[in-house]
Amino acid sequence: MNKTVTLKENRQFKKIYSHGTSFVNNLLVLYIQPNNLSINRLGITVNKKIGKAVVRNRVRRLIRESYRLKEMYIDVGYDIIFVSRMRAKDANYHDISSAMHQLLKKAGLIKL
RNA sequence: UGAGUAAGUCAGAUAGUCGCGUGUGCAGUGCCGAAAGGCCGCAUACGAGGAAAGUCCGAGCUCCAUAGGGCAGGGUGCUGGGUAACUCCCAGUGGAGGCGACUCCAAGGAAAGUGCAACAGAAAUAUACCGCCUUCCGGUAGUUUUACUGGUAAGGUAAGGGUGGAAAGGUGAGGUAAGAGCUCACCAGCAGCUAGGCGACUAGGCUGCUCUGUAAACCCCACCUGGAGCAACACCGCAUAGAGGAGAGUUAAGUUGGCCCGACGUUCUCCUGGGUAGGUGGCUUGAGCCAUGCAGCAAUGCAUGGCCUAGAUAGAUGACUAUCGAAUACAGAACUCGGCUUAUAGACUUACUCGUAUC
RNA sequence: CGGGGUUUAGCGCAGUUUGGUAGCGCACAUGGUUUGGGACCAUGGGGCCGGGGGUUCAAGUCCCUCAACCCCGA
Repeated sequence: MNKTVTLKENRQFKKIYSHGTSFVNNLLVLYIQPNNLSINRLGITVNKKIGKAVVRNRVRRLIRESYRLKEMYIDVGYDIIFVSRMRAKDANYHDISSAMHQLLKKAGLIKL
């Protein structure tokens, strides 16, 4: 299994925010845009308003872990960004995982 | 057994499955590359805190002139010691609080000078508004002495009055026309002398004195103090910019935190040769940690032995399951140390104080 | 990560240097003017000066500490 490739630069994020498609539920926001590559690239945004460094780290790790366990089922060729919403600061792993699954299903990137 | 004081420790553990970062080792006629090397794979070791936080102090390190001189500015402020240094720590002194164990204190100088003290009050650092008293000038009664009473009059007086945070040492007695440290007794404070202590300071006696508060107002005294910060800085690197070196010239602009000096230097000629993005170093062996012994009341120092314990660069510690009585607080390294301050569920250890009960 | 700044009436800002009465504009309320409204004129209300502690007789102002917000540096 290949390592997860991440989006790093601010202008890549801005481009996907303005040109991509978005899906929302109560914990997360999902932006996707086709990238014409044979892999998926992941971006994670956790706003400073959500809490201090410990809270932000935890939310980011939960998102990353959820994505890692779903990555093999997701269609390839997309840039994917997850943005955490305020309520995610109290969520546990199961909440994040099911919220992510719901959004990916809505976007049509995942089967079953 | 209850209430409390001080000092200190821990900050979930264990097992399993999956996953991440760094180091080390191994392997493949695998991929990229001219090569060095990098990527992918497997194994293994290690992998956030007591505050990593706030950035309030002090240092190391780097650059600015080899970090220079004067002034201004800033900091500290009982004494002695500790430390690389400190606005830190230890031991004392004085003051405040507590029955006590003990805790807290920016705690030099107001008797060098200046400023300020609103409102109120007669008056705010020197004062006479009311009052008290004397004299003078009147009025009434009276033979005079005298008694009562009045004044755009002259003085004395800080006892009494109300104001204020503060009214000129306090209380009592003597004294006086009325009063006043004017005198005396006791008390309080200040200065000098004496004795003890390295010192802050303490003690009693003698002599002199009675002075408002404010220095987290200016200031005085003593000591310290150049600026910026790892996004510092150094190196690699593709082009014309620019930069560096040597020489000449000048003090008009600029840099060196402010001003003056001093220094550098914009300008011209010659020589070398290259900015941004990006990459590498700085980056973890250090005033380090642990144990024992010695010196010291202690902070701490010295000696011996042992150990290596995150180093990322969009930023690594997470998820699930089971067991343990509950696993739940505050919270995430970013150049590195020493402190301070602030946040913090719960558990535990030691010493001590006050009370209750029993012997 | 490192520097720096701001916080005062519903909103935008003075006042902090040199401590003593907290002010300006817009907005708000009432009255006048107008046939009515706007504009204009007059009057008035509204503040524990971001939180806590200290110095002082007295703190928005001086000192310490905590918080929130904003700006700058590759």
